[in-house]
Amino acid sequence: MIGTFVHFPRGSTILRRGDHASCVYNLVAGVVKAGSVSAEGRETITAFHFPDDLVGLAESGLYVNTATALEPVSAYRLPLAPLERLLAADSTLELHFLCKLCHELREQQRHAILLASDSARTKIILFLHLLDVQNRLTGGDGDIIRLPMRRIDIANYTGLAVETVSRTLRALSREHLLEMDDTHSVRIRARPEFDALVRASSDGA
Amino acid sequence: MIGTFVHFPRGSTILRRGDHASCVYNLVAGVVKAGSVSAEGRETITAFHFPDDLVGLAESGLYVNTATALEPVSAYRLPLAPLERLLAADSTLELHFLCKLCHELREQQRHAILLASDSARTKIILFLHLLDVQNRLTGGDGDIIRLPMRRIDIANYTGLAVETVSRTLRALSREHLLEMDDTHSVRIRARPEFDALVRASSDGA
DNA sequence: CGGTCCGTTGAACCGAATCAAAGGAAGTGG
DNA sequence: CCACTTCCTTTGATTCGGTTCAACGGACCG
Repeated sequence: MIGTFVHFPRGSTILRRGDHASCVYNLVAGVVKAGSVSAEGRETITAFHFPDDLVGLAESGLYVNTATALEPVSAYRLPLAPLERLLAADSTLELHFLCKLCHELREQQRHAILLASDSARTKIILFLHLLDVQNRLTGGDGDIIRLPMRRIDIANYTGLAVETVSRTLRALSREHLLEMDDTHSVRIRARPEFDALVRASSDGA
Repeated sequence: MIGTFVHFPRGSTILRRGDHASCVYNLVAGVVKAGSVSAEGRETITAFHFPDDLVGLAESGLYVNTATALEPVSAYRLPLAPLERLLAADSTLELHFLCKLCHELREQQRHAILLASDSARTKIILFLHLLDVQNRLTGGDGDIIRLPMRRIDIANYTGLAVETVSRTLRALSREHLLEMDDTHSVRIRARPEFDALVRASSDGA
C-alpha cells in the first residue's frame, strides 16, 4: 500500500481548513469532528467521521474543513499524488472510492434532514440515531450509545444551543426513553418507541 | 456514448424515491428539485440540481430522492450497468465522476451550513447566493437571479415556513438590497452589501 | 364567471435562544 | 493530597423570531 499508518491524540488537529490538501485519511479507529470556526468564534460542525470513513475533502486544492480527533485516532494517511496514480491504474479500487463518496453524500443528506427538522427533540433523536447506527456497526453493546463529543459539539452539529441540547437530553431521560449514566453515554431504555420516533422524524430516510 | 438524450416537461417526475435505480441522469438544461414527501404530506427538498449536475443518487439499489423538473429539462440518461463497465474501462472518466461527486458533497455541505444558520434572513441570503453563483455559471445577466422554483419549494429547502420566505424576501426588497420584478426573479440592487452578508453568513465557505 | 392554487400580509402563540448563575469534572501547581 | 483554576454541564427566567392560524388579492384555467 502507498499509505502510512498514523496516530493522533485526543483533541489534536488532523488537518486544517484552507491548508494545501496533500493527503486524504482513511479512518481506522476513533471519532473525528469536521467543521470550521468563523471569525466571531462560532464553530460549525459539518460531519462526524467514524472508522472506515474518508477524511480530508478538498476543493481547488484546499481542505474544506478542519478535522479534529475527539478520541485517540488511528488512520491511514494517503498522499494524493500517488493515490491518483493508483486509482488510475486500479479501476476496482477507484470504484470503491466512488462508493465511499456516495456513502458520505448520503450521510451529509441525513445531516441536512436533521437540520431541517422542526423541533429540538427531533434533532436530538436523529442525532442519537446516527450514533446508534454507528455503534452497532462498530459492534458495541446493543442499546448503549457512546457520545465521544462534548455537548457543545452536539450543539454545533445540530444547530441548537448547548443549553437546549442539555435540556432535551434530560427531558428524554425524564420520560424514560433514555438513561444517562455519565455524560458521555446514554442507554436506550425504550427501543421500540425510540425507533418509532426515528422513523417518524426522517421521512423514512 | 452509452446514454440517450431525454426530455422532461415542466412539473414531471424524472425518478421516484424507492424505485429500482436503473439509470443516472446527467443534467444538460433545466433545473430539478430532489427530495421526498413524508406520509403527512410534508415535503423535504434536499437539493436543487442544475445543468452539468448528476441526478439519481441511490442506496442499496434504490433511488434516495424523488426528482422533479421545475422547468423543461434535458438530460443524458445513463443506464447503470453499461456505465459501470465503461467506468471500469476508462479510469479518466471514472476520475471525472469522482470529482462530480466531490462537488455534490460540497454542495450538500453548503446546504447544511444554510440550514444550520440561525436567522431566516441568513438562510434566504445564502439561498439566493446559491442561485446567484449558478446563474453566473450558466451565463445569465450579472445581477438578475432567476427563481425557477415556487415559494413553497424555497421553504422546504431552507426549512422555513412559506410565510417566512415571503416576508423575508419582501423585507430585503424594502431595504433596497433586492428588487423583485415578478415573483420568479430578483435583481441584486446592492451587490457589495449582498456579498458582504454572504461572507458573514457562511464562515467563508 | 367560479374555482383553485400561489403569494402576501396581519395577529397571536410558542419554542428555542439568550442571559444569568450554580454545581461538577478535570487538570495544575503547591 | 489538597487548593485553585478552568472548562463543561445543567437549570432557571426572560426575550424574541418564526410558526401557526386566518384572511385577502391575484393569476391561471376550466
